[in-house]
Amino acid sequence: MIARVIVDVPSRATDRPFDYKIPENLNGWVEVGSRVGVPFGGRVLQGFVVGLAPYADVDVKKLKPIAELLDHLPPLSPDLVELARWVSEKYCCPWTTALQVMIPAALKGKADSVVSLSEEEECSEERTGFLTEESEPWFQYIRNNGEVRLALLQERFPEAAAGIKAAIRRGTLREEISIRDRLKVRKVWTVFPPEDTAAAEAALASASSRAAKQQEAARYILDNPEPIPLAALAQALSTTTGTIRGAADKGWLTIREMEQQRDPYAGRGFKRTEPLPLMEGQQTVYNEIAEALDNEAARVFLLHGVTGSGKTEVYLQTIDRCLKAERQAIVLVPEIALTPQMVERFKGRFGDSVAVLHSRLSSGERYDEWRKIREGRAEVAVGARSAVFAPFRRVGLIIIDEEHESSYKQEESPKYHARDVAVQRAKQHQAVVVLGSATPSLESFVAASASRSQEGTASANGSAKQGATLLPMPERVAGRPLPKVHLVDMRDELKGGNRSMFSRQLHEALLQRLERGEQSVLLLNRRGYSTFVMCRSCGYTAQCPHCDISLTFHQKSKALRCHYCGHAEQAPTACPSCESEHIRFFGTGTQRVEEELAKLFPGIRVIRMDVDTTTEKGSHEKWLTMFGERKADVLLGTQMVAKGLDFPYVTLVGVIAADTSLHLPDFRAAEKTFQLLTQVAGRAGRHELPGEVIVQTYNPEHYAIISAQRHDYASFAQEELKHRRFMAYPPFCRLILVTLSHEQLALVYAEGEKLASTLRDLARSAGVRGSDEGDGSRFIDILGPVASPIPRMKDRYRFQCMIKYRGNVGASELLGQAISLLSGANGQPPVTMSVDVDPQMIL
DNA sequence: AGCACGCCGACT
DNA sequence: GTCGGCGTGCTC
Repeated sequence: MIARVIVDVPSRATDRPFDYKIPENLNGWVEVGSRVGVPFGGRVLQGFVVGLAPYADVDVKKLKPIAELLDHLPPLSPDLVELARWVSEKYCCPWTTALQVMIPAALKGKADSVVSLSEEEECSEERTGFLTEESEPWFQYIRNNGEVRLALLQERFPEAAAGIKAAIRRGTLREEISIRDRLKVRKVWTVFPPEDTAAAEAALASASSRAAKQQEAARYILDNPEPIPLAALAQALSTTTGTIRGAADKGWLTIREMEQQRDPYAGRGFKRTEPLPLMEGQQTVYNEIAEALDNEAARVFLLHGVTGSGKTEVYLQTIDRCLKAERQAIVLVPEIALTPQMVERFKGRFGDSVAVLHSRLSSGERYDEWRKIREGRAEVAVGARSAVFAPFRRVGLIIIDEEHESSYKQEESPKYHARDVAVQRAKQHQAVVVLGSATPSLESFVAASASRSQEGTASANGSAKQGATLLPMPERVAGRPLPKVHLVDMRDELKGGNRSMFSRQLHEALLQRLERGEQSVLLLNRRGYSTFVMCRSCGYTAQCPHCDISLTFHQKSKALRCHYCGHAEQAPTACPSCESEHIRFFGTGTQRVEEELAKLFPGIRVIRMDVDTTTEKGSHEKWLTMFGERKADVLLGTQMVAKGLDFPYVTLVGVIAADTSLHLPDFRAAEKTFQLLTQVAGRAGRHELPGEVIVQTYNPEHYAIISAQRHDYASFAQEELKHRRFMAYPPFCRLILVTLSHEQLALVYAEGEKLASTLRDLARSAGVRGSDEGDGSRFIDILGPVASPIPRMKDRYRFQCMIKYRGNVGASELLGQAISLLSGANGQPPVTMSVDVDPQMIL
């Protein structure tokens, strides 16, 4: 058999399988999904086996053999390899890039060289003076140490690089290249019972009163023969590791290094919980999902439940049902919501069979959790976006909580959306997808409405064949009312002479909470909030010299920085343009609010959560714990305070400026604003104390804000869909954005023109209509090229083309073909092209 | 991505 | 006459 291998070179020219012979000794071991090291163009690279074929099918003569197999158990299964191919086509990225996101970073092997003296040289040691290298210090070093890593040799003898290279070429040195994982297996000294228990028992019985602590240690391990980490035992017996090593020397116990399975949640002791009785609303929903699970039907459900309607309990019980059928479950949660409380709920119900995957784990921890899944020791994976690729054998259920969250979209290549990948993966496994949200994305909502009603909104989504099923959960579990939301018109405040960022009503409400000892959450909707530098005399603003964007002022370092390229410079004391000293720096939005709070409410205790204060590992949790312990009166933050928090003493939620995100040049601006407001409103009064929400706005008549105030998703969706249809935006069409960038302006524009015309030609010959006739039928329209919203970034000019289409027109394939046609001999187009597929709801 | 092959300028 | 510039082309 020969193996078809995708090598780890992310370029268009190498984005196809290369064939290799499977050496005799690896016969039967190499499978689809295996990770291998292969010789490729004079070096050894990591690759994935994506297919096996009989010898007869290829020209065997020019084949090289696979150099090595990197894992005993293939890290990927054939269905994941297939899914990777789907991702690569859908999102226009190399196959290897898609394969790479499916495995933990620890397995991203790199080639590593080991050199040693070749055999003849070793034998001829006595032939002193024969070789010119012989007197070289590095030669002696290799002779003394045997096999030496080339990297180490270069480090130790940096000036000898040429000599070493020559020796390898001449054959004096033998070089062996292999792939090494970036993996450090953590080893821990561990205490075991002695080799000879009987002898130890006897020795203990007759031992003198000396070495009492050593005897104690020996006694312990004989009575509790479970291996225990050395440090832990020393601590338990309040002695030192040295003492216990003494006992080991006497043969009373054994100490060995053992590989430790990192368990980031070790020692937390999760309390097991039992399924709660479901309320009527929950039961109906559960029954529908359970039926689909039992029938192994690839169905998609949209669980539209208001905050507090008990979605999580439904998740837990459907997972249980899935596990009983010996299929595994994946739960996706937004990165930000993956809090210890969240994990606790799953570990509490399913114990050790839960694997947790998120970005804050170290690469080793992540690898261990992943391996738990791969080796079948876990049946439930809870994690962020990439957990959709959890290497389960039989996936029965994929739950996506808060499905509307934008964090399900990956910003780097492959720019996939976890929701769309989940639907695809579910098709492979005949699995059920459950999308949960209080404020569903309009894509999902429309897809789910299609099955309910025959109204036009639905049929407009061209390729919705059977659609998704809407499962409404309009009731809150304990019957608690949703909090009252007050809108404050900030224009009236201004008219009334209040120029502060706090309205009188919010000021009053905050004061009240302080007096009562209750807590408040303040949200600064920071999107669109600028932190730029401006001269009040001449209007000068500081711009990045490499990007067409304003520089951002950072209070901490007193520096001006560019968000996009990282350029930093000292903040000026006078205006560089007019030399006026009336130059103002605005700190980050939250900092300004914090300062104003301190001014208005002396002694107020504020926790500020934003990018500046939560970058450190664990800081996020730390602040929330502090707030939970009522060590602060106010939790002030951006988006991140809107999600998943649940504190009993929070009775006030204030939104400083609801509209900052409303007028962004983004067709989803209203949707995002509505979602944010609805979510943050749900943070108040979740327990006995009633909650109140104050929303400050300059647009109190905007439907996104009014609907959020009334907790009315349906009317928001109706209004927003009207706009989307009128403007011909998703979900009434689909979008792919191609951004081209290069140092030379003329070249980017020219390539943009070429791309657009190539695409139009391709579409025409594929027989797809070129414009939207408004009748819901399929079309593909290519817009642009036009300058990007940020026309220059990192000294590169940027243009974009937009592909707007509806129905199954193979847009990604056409784009892939077009890029290939524009590509030169190196397989790459002359300018950089980045493809961004707008999140869809592919059914 | 790397690395080789290949065809034109400034050095021994 | 050679060393080396980086433009095309290939890697099983």
